[in-house]
Amino acid sequence: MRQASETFTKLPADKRERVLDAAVEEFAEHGFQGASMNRLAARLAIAKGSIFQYFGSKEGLFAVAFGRAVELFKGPLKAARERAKGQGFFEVLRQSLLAGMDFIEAHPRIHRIYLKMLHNEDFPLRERVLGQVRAASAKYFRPLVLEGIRRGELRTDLDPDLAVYVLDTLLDRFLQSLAAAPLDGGLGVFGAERAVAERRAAELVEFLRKGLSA
Amino acid sequence: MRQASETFTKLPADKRERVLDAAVEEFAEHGFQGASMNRLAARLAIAKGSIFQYFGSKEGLFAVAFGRAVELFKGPLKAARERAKGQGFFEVLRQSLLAGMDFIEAHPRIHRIYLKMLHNEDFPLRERVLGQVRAASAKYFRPLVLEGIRRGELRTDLDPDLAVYVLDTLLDRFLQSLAAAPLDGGLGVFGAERAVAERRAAELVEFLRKGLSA
DNA sequence: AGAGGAAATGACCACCCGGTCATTTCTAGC
DNA sequence: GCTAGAAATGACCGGGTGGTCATTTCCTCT
Repeated sequence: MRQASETFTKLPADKRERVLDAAVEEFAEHGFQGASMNRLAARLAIAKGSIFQYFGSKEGLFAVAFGRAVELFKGPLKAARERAKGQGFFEVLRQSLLAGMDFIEAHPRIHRIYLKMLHNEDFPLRERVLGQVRAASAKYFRPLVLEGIRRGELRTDLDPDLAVYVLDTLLDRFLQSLAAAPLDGGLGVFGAERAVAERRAAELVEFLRKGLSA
Repeated sequence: MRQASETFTKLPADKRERVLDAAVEEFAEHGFQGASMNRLAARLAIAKGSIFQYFGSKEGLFAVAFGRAVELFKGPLKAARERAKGQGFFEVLRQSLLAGMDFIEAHPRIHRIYLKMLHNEDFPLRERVLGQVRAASAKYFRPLVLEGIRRGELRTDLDPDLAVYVLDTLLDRFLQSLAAAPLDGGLGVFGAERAVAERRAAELVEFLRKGLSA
């Protein structure tokens, strides 16, 4: 079941949200395999049978809960792309980092699920979701790079594939550093003030601009 | 129990290895929580009771099996540091990527456990292990960066913290791209010929040298 | 108020888990 | 060949799992 049952869709909106929010939280905390339907039912103080009535199975619940979450991503991404138009490459890049920060500030649990999914093969929809994320990233960064080259902002001998890869990698990893202490790596952004993280983001962009060599 | 019991240490070496290898494989495939002692016993065709005789608990088994694995890391790391002496910064960097590739080629299952550990909080020893990895990375890269600056190879206005962070990040993520298809990100190194990956590694180093800007 | 259908319930199921331990099997020294 | 101690064994335990379904509760319409 990839859709919620009619029973669920007819529920009052606030209850629907309460259920899906709790599900996202359960999956974010424990991963897919570790999430417990019993615990979820207890948290919600509703009968376990109802949850299965709504979603058919644990996988079905995950598909619906995470699917709704992914929708949240689409709006801001498109907005960022619009906002970016006409600005310089590196400024767009910096704002992309800030947009990423906004997203995981607004939806930390969705980001946690994504991170757990990265290296945990037992998540349902894993390939589909990760494929979509990658595709969205490429769709976002590739034109940016190509236009940067065309406009003479970027080196003409730059390999676009490699550039997109590096951008994707650093953005993704920077966001991981915000979310997981072991990945902060001396940058000092995990759990830090927003202003500190913003400064680091700007420094990262400058780094990309200049490279390492003297 | 963080040590194997005397019973285990007295076992013939080949059986000891067979048990620890199978354990590493089980944890690499299923994570900590997902690993099954029953399945492991069945794989090994020995009684489950024996495994608990040897290691006391699932955590104990993990500690011993993964602890041995971590030891494998120390030699090559020191060797890489030695070999690197006196060479230019970027050449050392390139060779570090190759050394990383060698490691995950030789011990893919240990690398997989490390990756699962990154965002899965229920692994025993997680903080300790990830802390050690980070410390080792910093100990490796920081002097390299500082000497690069001193010798005039790197920009003098470079923030060493940021540089170490970026190096650590890109190395780590590059190795992830080799190991997990969804993280390849268009680079084309997942499952590719060694030569392809080596070329990409070299390109990545060049990228770091030059940066993005025209 | 009563009837009919939708929704909620939680006892129950088979299965698997990590862990235990009385018993059996093996091995070494005499 | 016998024996003592070490090692291996697997049936068993309490508990948690995802999932089911007969029953009850609730809501709506006449």
